[in-house]
Amino acid sequence: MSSKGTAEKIIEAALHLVSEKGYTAATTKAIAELAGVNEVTIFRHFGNKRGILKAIIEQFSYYPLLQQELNKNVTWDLETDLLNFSIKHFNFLMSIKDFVMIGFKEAMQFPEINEEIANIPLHIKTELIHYFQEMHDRGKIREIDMEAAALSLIAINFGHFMSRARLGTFVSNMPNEELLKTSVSIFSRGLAP
Amino acid sequence: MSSKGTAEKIIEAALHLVSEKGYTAATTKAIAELAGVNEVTIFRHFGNKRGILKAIIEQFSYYPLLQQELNKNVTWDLETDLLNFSIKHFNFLMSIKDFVMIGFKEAMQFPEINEEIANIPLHIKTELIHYFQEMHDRGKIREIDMEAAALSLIAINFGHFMSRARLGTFVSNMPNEELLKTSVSIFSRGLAP
DNA sequence: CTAGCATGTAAGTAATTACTTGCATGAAAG
DNA sequence: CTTTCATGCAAGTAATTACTTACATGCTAG
Repeated sequence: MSSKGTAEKIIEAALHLVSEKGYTAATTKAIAELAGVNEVTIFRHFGNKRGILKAIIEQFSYYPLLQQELNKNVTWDLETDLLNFSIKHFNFLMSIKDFVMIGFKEAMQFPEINEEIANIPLHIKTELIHYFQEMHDRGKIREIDMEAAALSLIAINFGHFMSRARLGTFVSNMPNEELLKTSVSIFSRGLAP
Repeated sequence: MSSKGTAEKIIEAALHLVSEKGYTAATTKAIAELAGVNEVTIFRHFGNKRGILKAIIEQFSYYPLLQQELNKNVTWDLETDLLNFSIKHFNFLMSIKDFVMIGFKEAMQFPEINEEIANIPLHIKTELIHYFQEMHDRGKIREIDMEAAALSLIAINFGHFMSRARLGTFVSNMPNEELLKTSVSIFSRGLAP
């Protein structure tokens, strides 16, 4: 419960509250309360309210977490690889859910967060295109616009993520893996020659 | 420029500001300014700040706009119908972009908006499943989990919408129709027997 | 012309919010 | 034992915000 633990508690509370209510509505008083810390402690640690989010941005560098996973276990079997990718992509988004939500809500006030979020699909797109190109050269994918294909797969996974993260089981209570399995089954068959 | 016009200007300004900055950060002063109206006028029309959003919710009943379009022009050719659907779905979401963004940002403070937004995919899912079922009976779709297929198509379109609505051409500058055409081409081929 | 109605203007209020300051406390380190 | 350091606590401040009240103005319908 030293200094480090306190700062972390504040960051966690802020991450949760800001992602839920937005930056302006998440008051320092409420953040302090949720963190189980006196309000003054927030200012002693981070200077001002923006400082909390600034610390969050600096502390987390999310994308590398996903990138190093993606290139693992490539089998060059289309459906196997895409399912593997989709599950990782989906779980990655779920793991940074609060961060993504803040990025969406506070794009104006914190362009840095928004930019970091926006870069994720951009990076993934590049890697997917490479993969699709290689698969095409191996004769395992038909002639198609690779960029559009990559964007579509990203869109599916992101759509599933948003549905689950925001609406829970309201739209469907199908298990995530089953849903991804079917969507990848359709998608990979649609890509096959 | 009678009473009706004034209320509409206020609603438009609120829709824009709240979707951009969030409910709390969109002050009545700023809304009045953007609407080109005195701040007091807001309270005379809507009682209090929540009243503006309440009026927005009551005024707009979005889904019917889409529903009556969806059942038109069914050709029972898979790719044609899915492309037609996807374009309508995408454009519909674009047309209520501000409303969707508010639903996402203010799910806590305005559960009614969130509920209305959440109902859209639910309704669409039901209709898509019916369509897929009929297509299956006609032997034009392979044996597959219809619910997962419907959810996946919705997810693709929603994902594309989010990408364009939030990130513009940051991830890709491919024209919308071209993107949808490819994604539907993949999807419908993946569904074929 | 006049009566009514929507709006603008000015001024103010109570509550909230981010942030500060001064002091007390308690635990760990030398 | 004593110093240090992180934190709690109490009180306060300046700014902002939602909202009110009272009065002036102008347009429109009868």
